[in-house]
Amino acid sequence: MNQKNDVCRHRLMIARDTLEVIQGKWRLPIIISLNHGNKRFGEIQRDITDISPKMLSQELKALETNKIITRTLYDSMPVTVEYSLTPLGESMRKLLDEILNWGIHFRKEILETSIDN
Amino acid sequence: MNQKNDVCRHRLMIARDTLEVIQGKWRLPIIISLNHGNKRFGEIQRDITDISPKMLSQELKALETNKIITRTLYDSMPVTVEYSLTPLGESMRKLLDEILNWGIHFRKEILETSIDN
DNA sequence: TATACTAGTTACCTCTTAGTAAGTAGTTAC
DNA sequence: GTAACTACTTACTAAGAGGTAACTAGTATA
Repeated sequence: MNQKNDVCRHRLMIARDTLEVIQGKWRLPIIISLNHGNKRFGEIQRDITDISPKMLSQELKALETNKIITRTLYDSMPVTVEYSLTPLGESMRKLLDEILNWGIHFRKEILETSIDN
Repeated sequence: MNQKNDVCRHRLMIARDTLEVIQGKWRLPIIISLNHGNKRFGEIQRDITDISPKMLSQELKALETNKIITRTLYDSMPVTVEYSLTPLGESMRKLLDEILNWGIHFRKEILETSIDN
């Protein structure tokens, strides 16, 4: 039974790497938004309606240091900034799909089993 | 461009359902641990070495109310309690796999690209 | 009688996360 | 000159997530 347990503990360690990147209220929403195309600061804000500029700015920086997204400044007037997924960010697509798939499944299950509400 | 944006916003709403269930430091680790077989309180604690009994108890309750896990009490001596995944909890297997897959990919990328450290 | 096992609970404290509101800077249009 | 657009930043505050340590309860063993 010790070998089985080592496999479990190893997986728990790997999961922590992923969790450190996606943990928090806003990181996955930002990644999902950018998964639908490169976007400017204001466009992301309009997708995620209840995020404040402070949190968006802060989380974009965190995702940039984790090499998930890239910031590109365009010298237009007024200045525009475009955010896009890096290849590493794009490699999360399957993970995002599973989050969405399970979310749909979860909602269906919850609605089916609860006659109340 | 409005249709594309509506799809994006809809996905963001679905993602929130999933995030509400898995958000936090300990929920996914607990689910991963139980994905490797039914376990007792103490066994989960031994898998996730740095979780405190308070947090484990608290998060197990949250997962139970979300119908992800089940608590079964055995009237042995001393009393033992077994936690197991519900069908809904088991339906997260694909999602867990993607979290692990991406964690492995992320670690490989980080080690490859950073010559420092 | 004291220790150990099971599975937790409780009180208190700290630290991080997130929210609010206002301000900044550069350019353009009225 | 004033408002509006871009993309933020800053300071202050509130909430809650999580950590620590000690305690509970029931049974069994030395």
